[in-house]
Amino acid sequence: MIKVTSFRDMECPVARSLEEVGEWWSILILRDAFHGLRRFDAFEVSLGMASSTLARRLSLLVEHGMLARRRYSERPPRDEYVLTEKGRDFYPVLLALMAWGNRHLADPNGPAVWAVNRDSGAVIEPVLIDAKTGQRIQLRDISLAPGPTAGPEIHQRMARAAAARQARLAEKNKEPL
Amino acid sequence: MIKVTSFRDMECPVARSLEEVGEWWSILILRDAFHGLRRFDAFEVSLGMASSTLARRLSLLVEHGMLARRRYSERPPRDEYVLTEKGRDFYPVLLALMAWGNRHLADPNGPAVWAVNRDSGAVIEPVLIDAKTGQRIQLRDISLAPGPTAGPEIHQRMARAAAARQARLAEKNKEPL
DNA sequence: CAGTATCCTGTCCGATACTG
DNA sequence: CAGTATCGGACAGGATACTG
Repeated sequence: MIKVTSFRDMECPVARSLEEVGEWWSILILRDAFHGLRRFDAFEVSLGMASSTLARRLSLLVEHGMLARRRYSERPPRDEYVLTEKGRDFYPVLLALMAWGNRHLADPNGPAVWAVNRDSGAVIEPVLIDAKTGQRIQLRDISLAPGPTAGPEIHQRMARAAAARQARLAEKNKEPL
Repeated sequence: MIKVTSFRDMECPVARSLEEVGEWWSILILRDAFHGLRRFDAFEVSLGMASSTLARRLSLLVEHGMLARRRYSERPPRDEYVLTEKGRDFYPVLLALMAWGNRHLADPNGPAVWAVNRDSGAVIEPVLIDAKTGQRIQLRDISLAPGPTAGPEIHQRMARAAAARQARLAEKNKEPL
């Protein structure tokens, strides 16, 4: 992420999440961590990236609490990088991203990777539902709303979005069909 | 995305998705598009970014088929940017990202934005389930597996991941508890 | 092996100026 | 209004060399 503008001070949770993750490489590191990788050289081989870059990304992920550094050998001193709760909780994003890629970017003959049930081996098709109601989340059924800590930035964004939708409605009424 | 290494040629759907999206700004543009924004100046005001940068990001999104350019006025010629099916289908990623941010990055007093049911206004808590079985997707219940078009890159990744997990198991057996 | 230190390059982005 | 053209700066990432 180029730091000319930081997303950190934005109120929007999407922007803050992006800032927290850091860069694209970080997401692939997390992917490998979900695969079970923990050691520096394992990441290095898997990702094929420069070791200096890997060290930087790993440190950032640790700093942001997505990974924890854990010593697994005293002599010589050796650390491994394990997912924290916060890091583990990121997997829905990874799965959603993978599912989208498989739907829109994959080879016509099918994806190169997919998620399967660990026991049965059955292919999993991830979709979002609302935990409260159990209903599938359809784009047309939801909207975004200010939460309890919404400040002026959010309220302005909502107002502008509403205005844009309103303008389209007015446009349609003027010239029906 | 810095083009020193491109993720395009990677087989992994996560990597390809990242490459397709382009840069962080693109995700925020998509967020605003979901809000209903369509016009250049609306995006510009909302995102507070340089118009030159916005034009570049918008063009890339159009090029990648996430947005479509549509003429809405002939004289003077004016275009708007609307989500395509592929772009609309990206919303689970946005929602997952927002939900994660709200769980881990938000103010203790609650989020600044959340998704609500359009009719009832009830707050939505997005979770992933498997469309096939209806079961909630828990991290421990799933694993990644090569799909029909997996090439050597994927198979190697799987093998390395398995080896890493195997090594940890062996370690534990040597020194139980 | 598990990194750190340093230098270099590419490019994303912002600022500014300009056009129909 | 809806962009395009051009410029300069900041930083991610690569390469290489080095350390315990």
